[in-house]
Amino acid sequence: MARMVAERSDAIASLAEVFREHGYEGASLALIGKATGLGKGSLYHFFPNGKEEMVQAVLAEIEQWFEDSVYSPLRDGTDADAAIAAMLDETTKYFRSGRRVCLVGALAVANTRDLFAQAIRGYFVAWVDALQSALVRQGREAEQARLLSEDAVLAIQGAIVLSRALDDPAVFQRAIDQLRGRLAVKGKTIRDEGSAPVSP
Amino acid sequence: MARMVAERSDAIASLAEVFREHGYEGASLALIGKATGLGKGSLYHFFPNGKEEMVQAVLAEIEQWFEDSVYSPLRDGTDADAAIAAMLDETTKYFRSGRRVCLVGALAVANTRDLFAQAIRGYFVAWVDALQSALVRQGREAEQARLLSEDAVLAIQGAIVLSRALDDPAVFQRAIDQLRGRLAVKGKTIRDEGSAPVSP
DNA sequence: TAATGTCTTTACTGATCGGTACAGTAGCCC
DNA sequence: GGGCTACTGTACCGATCAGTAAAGACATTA
Repeated sequence: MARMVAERSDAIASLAEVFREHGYEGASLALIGKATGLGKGSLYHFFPNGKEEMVQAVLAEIEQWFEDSVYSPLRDGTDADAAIAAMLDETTKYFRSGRRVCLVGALAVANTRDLFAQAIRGYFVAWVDALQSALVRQGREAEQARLLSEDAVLAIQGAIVLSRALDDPAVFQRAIDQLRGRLAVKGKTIRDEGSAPVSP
Repeated sequence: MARMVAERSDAIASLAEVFREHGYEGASLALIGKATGLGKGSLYHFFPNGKEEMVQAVLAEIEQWFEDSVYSPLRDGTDADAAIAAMLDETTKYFRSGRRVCLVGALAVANTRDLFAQAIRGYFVAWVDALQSALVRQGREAEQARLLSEDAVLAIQGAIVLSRALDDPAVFQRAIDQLRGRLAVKGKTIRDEGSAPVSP
């Protein structure tokens, strides 16, 4: 019985899910084996450095997905406003309205942070930079765009935490809607409770 | 050799720190013993139900601290604006500008969430409710105050995540400053990049 | 068909896990 | 002084941990 999972990459989606659900320490090789359908032998064949390499592979795939689906449109999209709206939509889908944890964020607050510091940092730096770029293309000043971008990324992470804590996806939705207003082009599309940036 | 730590409560601060630093699963009894200076015998004498009871005790103490230092002033303070400013100051100190993790938030995104669901939920519900109360006393409409309150609590959690991910306490500070503007009384103290609620 | 390289299974290691049992020891009350 | 209770250290439990080793099974190539 061999070659049931031909590609190492086939396992990465399952790995991501099991690490999201159980964390780095909580995801035992037994759980990982069950989730991927792979025995220890196969796991160590594909990932000779064990769990650490598995997480690094998962983080690389996550980064790639965000690069393609979120960062790249934010940086290069002709319509900055549309790219920002798409970011919020994709993010909502990806995190399942807060029901799904952000693995990168979860690793950042865990004691394993140092092990994956570079990947964690890279993920967030790229996100903030890409969003800032879109905000600048909207016509905002660079410094203000940076603050707003940081604020938006941070709000998404906080929304995941709070909506899980309250077990209420509506909290996540409201946070995204709030962002939709705050990230809209200056002076237009201001929602009644929204907060438009005020130019000096 | 007995009675070296007279009170069970003496251990709780150490317990809180070790759970913050290593998480629920990561905090082994060996680590806990080292952190508290207590052997397994003493630990199980004070907390017969093991780690779970230790965490519950820590959560209860955290809730109490926030109740006294943050929620109660927000609910009952004569000067709502001052209570909000105090909340931001106390929060910054407590979380050490993002260098210290929020245990409740960390548990909320871990797989152990269900074990402590009630305590986690209680912590955040109380926070949002208390802040909303202060915002209403500022003269805001209830619904709007609720949204803004949720948004602020969520931003603090997100600020911890992002500032740890980027290993930069300034990120946390900026987020708190941003909140200082957004939570100020309508129409005054609006910072240039801030976002004041717009009354209908 | 034979050899090769790629996977997979199985059995195993030593360490550590959370938790228990229990014999003690120190302080307190009488 | 003699119990009594409160606490502590140690030895131990079975389970599980991450990781290793090696032989077997299959597909591909020759």
